[in-house]
Amino acid sequence: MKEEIYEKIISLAKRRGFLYPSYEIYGGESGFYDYGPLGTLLKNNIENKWREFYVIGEGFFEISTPVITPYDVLKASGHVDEFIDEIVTCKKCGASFKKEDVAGKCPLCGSEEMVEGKLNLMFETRIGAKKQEMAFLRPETAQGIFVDFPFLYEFFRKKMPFGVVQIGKGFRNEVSPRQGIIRLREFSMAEAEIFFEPDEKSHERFEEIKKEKLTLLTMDDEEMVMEAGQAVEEGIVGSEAMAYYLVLTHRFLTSVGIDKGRIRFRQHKREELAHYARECWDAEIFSERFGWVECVGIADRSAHDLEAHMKATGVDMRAFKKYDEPRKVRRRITKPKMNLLGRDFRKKAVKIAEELKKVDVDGDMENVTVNIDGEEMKIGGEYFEIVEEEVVESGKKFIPHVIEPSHGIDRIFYFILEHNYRETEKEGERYVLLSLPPSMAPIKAGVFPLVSKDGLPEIARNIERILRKRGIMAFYDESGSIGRRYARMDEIGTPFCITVDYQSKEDNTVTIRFRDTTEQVRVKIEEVPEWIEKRL
RNA sequence: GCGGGUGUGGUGUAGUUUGGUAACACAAAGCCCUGCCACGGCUUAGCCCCGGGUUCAAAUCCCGGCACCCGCACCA
Repeated sequence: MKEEIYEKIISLAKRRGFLYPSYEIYGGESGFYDYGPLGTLLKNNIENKWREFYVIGEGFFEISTPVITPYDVLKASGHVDEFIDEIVTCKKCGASFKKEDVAGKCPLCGSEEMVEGKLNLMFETRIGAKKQEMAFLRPETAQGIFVDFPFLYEFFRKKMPFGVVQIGKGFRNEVSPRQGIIRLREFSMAEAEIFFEPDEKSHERFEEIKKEKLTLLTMDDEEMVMEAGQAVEEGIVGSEAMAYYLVLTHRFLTSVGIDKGRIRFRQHKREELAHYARECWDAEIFSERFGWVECVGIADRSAHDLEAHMKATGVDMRAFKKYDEPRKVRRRITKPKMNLLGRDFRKKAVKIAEELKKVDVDGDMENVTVNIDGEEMKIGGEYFEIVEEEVVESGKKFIPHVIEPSHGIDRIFYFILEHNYRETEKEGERYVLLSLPPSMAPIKAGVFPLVSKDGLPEIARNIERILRKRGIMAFYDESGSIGRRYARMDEIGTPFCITVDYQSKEDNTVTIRFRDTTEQVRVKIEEVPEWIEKRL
């Protein structure tokens, strides 16, 4: 079964409307998948559960920003330069290869005229018909949040820490997308960016989670099961905040139906850290088919992104923290001697003086180099004096640090199917059921008349209607034998089946059957919606 | 991107060696039957990945493309 589990799930997913290969009637396109009717319901359930955790549970706010991202934004963030593969192209025949695969000669035509180039993993596009501004489809949703930081900081009334989330599509033009839905060129991600004061990465709800045990695989390839609190104490996990989001991620994954015995957190080694990350833990999920696969990346991005955007635009991305008490600070500053500067530098004197004031005083300085209109100038010590002064500071400015849990929705989607796929024998036949958590199931209740006559269908249809009115996804079915209808619902993970029988006509009750045990209970029709709501 | 393999109803397969009316099971739709777990009866619809070539004739042979699978490489 191990080898075929993927095939079985993809086959089930296609047959029952969870997933379709995109553009299949045109031969298909590698790296793209469609979510079918049931798949879309399940995916929405995952995303809504994620919102329950991050928006409701954590008090973060969700925003929505464009997929198309101007060149300058991703240049500043480092993606234009860092998000690349090195390639070489043959001048003679035009073929391209990865640089490390080629030893000077073109493998196809033998030509030695090879041009080095870079293949960026981002999809390029253009904005506007005339101007043709260069742009990309975003490789992550995060940048949309970072560039809105000044608005968001204002929105949160300048209180730190705060979190902003986004669920949306990201795009990476993978060189060779294999593994179906595990490696897509267009994929859904749910990202949270939590802004902290630097070095204040404690977490106010750390107490709630510090006893929770996590499986950790550290940078040094040591695997251990450890309480979150201890991991922070021992310096294995860098901050309380990081540990908090590891636990939160673990809770989220198990609540959507990932088997808790098949989750571990693997720390990135230094050389594999993305260009923006200082510490990163991946939540990996074990797959019979693919082994351990990264599904959530939890990265400490430090001040990287805000700093980069501040540098590129000049917009102040700093936050301000007021001290409890204003502090008197003694500091040493340079005090320009204007009379000498004016005498010797004339018109430039004012600018030089401004630059001099910005210089950090470090010991006794004999001279200071300043940059005036692009010109480096060495200003001798005779032009300024160093004085000690006392100033009152009411607070400090800083560029916030960011911790980012980033969830790959499509991978989680697949692993939910894999972890909940159950196969048994029923009278010699293969019998399949999806043991999804009820809250994830695309359809919550099947509603059947035991036989399609004697007024039973009418009663059943009415129950279906009532459930739908209450916002419960229900599905009416009267075709085939009752066993067949149960089987159809089991295969798509429907947790409850409601059957109207002859007794229903007498006492207004129905049976409710449980997917995983096939046990039945009898419930009054009027109580059915509430009965189901309680169990979702 | 390289090497190997595969591509037949919705799904899973047979047929390809040796070119000649494409088969089976399950699933699906309709009607009947039916007092609770896919297993009754009748009926229906639906398939040779795409393009080119060889041939009287191609699912079958050849070439190209695409997709999927395995390995290598790559990627977070």
